Amino acid sequence: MEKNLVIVESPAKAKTIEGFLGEGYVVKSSFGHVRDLLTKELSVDTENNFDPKYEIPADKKKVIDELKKYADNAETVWLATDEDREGEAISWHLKEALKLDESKVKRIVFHEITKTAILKAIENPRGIDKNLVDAQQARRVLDRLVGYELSPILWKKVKPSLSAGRVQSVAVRLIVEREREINAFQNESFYKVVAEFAVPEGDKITHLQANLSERFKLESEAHEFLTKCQGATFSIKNLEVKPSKKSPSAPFTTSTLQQEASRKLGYSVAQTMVVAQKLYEAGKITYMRTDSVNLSDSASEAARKEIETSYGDQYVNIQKYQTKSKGAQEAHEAIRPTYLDQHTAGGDNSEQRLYELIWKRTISSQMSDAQLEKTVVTIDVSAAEENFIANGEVVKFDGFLKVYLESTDESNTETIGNSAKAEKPLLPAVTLNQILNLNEITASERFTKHPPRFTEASLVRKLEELGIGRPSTFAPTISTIQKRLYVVKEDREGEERDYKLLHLRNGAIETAVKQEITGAERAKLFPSDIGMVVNDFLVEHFQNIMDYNFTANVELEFDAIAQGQKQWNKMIDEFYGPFHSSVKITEETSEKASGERMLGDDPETGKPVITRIGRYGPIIQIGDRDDEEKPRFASLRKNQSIESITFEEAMDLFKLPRTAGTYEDKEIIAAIGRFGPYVKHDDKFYSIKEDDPMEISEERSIEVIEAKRKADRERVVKTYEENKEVQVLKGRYGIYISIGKNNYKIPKDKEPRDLTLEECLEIAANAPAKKKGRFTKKKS
DNA sequence: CAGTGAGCGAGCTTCCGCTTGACTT
Repeated sequence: MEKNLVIVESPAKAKTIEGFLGEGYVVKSSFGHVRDLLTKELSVDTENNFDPKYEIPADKKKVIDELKKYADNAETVWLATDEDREGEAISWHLKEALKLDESKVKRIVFHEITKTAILKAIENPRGIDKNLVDAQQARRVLDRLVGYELSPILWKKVKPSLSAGRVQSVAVRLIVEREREINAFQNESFYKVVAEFAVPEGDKITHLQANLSERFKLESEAHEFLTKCQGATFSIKNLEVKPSKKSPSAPFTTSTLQQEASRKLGYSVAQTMVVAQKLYEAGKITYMRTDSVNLSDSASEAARKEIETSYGDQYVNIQKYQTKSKGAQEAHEAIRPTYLDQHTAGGDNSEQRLYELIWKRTISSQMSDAQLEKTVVTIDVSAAEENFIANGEVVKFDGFLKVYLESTDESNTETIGNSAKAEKPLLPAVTLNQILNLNEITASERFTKHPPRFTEASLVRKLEELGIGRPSTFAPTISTIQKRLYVVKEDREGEERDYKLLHLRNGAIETAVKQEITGAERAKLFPSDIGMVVNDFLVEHFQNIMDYNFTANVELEFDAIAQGQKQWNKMIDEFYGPFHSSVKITEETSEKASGERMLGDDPETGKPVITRIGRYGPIIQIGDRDDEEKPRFASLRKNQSIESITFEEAMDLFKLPRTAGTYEDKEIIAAIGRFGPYVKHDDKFYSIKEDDPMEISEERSIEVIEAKRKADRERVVKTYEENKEVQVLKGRYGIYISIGKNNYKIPKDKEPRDLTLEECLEIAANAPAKKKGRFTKKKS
């Protein structure tokens, strides 16, 4: 056994560091936190100074056992967890869980995984910072109290199994409020006027495009302007040329990597993290959960060399970036390639693409600004007050643009070519007072746009901006709010809309009406009905927690604890008093929340028509629950919401089920069920995807039925005359055995096509009982 | 798999942050 045990958080890091330290040192990993509050109970003694009850979770017992063996045999245990609040707490929990003697424990920290940094750390050990640990305990206990007191209120007042928390509930709030802004948005139309002039250049003619400085509210105004332009003279009134520059973006943090991978590569935030994890484990990149934009000196030096060799001295601009995000703890470096001289990473295609992105971002961050020349040409219209303006941009020195340009949410189509060019057009050479020949002027009707819906990545950006959540939780938080069905990530088809066009061409004005698609969305986050109801409930009763500044406010208090200026349990006490009493009051006095909304009266019976969340989702209800006659119910369709459904749309839902026709002497019924629209024939169900159950014809229904019958025949690999219940079928995950309602996996050494009935039954009999794991859904 | 919308009320659900495997269909 080695004399020195070093414990870090990540096993990949342990491996690297062991290489630096050599003989006498063994480096092991804690795999993150090693103790936590019990999951089944509050585990915080609210009567007794908020004393937390910690345990070693089942999946950490092995880790602790192994660490203990090494620790007991070591002279010194070096706790080398991350230098932030959580890392300090991990060190303290390790000391407690391993029952380490104070005298043999040394706490060390480093921000970069380089030999010099590690050796320097070893020379400068310190003790565990108990104040910082206490700040973490306050964070942990606060989150537990909020999560475990709010969630049960939701079970009681809204629906079982729901959840609420400091981070997730605010994330949902952002999406709900954005959706309402969009619903309330009234677009306004205006007329944008663009002129195209012909400019002779040598013996060629080039075009100069210019926008009118004013927009017109009304078609009549646009028309009036075009009339003035008939026979007007257009001349260059002013020419302005001014230098400008563009600067590169800072190296990647978790959040900016997620945003760029989403915009440039179309990855979800979870996907980005999975791919980055693989690159990290392969030693290709530095740690991927970080809020720091800092590069180590050796990395900057490597970047300098790389830029000098590939592009030349004038492209080098080594610089340090300052983090802008609230609450950044900077325990790691920025995300960068481990070796900048490696331009590719190997691995699969998704890893290569992400690596290339990280490489370019890192290199470009150490490159010079791009020098631009902006040109503004003002064109006078003799018969009108307004001017046309043409903008041009010329890149005088490309600098970092040679490698990489950050995308914006608006232009997510940009690709990462080798040279990311600025987009503005080049202008033809013109001189002051030059008279221009008009080709045409177009006035087109445009519309103001509602604020954009969130993507996963833009939500992460917003959360980070508010200081809510940490690099390790951005992706899981986004998954949680979708798993709870508060939010859905969806595509939406756009709608066609008309817009007007006015052309001035050859001295005549023509008008036309054209069509365009508007409102199409791809992979955007939409709040569900339950998401909105839960949000409104929480906002009404727990304003403090739902405030966008709540996290930032408590962070200030955690800082005070870390500075030793405040006791952690005192801080929690001050929070818990008012919080717990609002929990109690809400529990006792608040109504059940179902988002109920009155839509009108049923014309046939005069009974009220309401919409609300029912036991199985959003519904329309005609009639009162207390009426003698039972109310009628209908489920809302996908894309309909209790918040926006109209009376007419609601009444349409009662037109189902309907008879769509007959086939083989049996009726075809079209309806919508638990799993979406279907047609039913001879007691069998056939899902319909493209067709509308309200419209589907007899002919189309028969097509659907026949298509399903054909697919079913093709699914069957083998059947047995003696026992019709047993079948060998081909499914999504390969070939399997189906007996009644149960399915069984076929062992690898058996050829599915040769299975006998006896073998099938044997496999079924020997199949392990179904495990009730985390991933299996339990029956209700 | 696809009617429902509540009725006894057992026994369950839930947080955030730090880390990776070991799982399944």
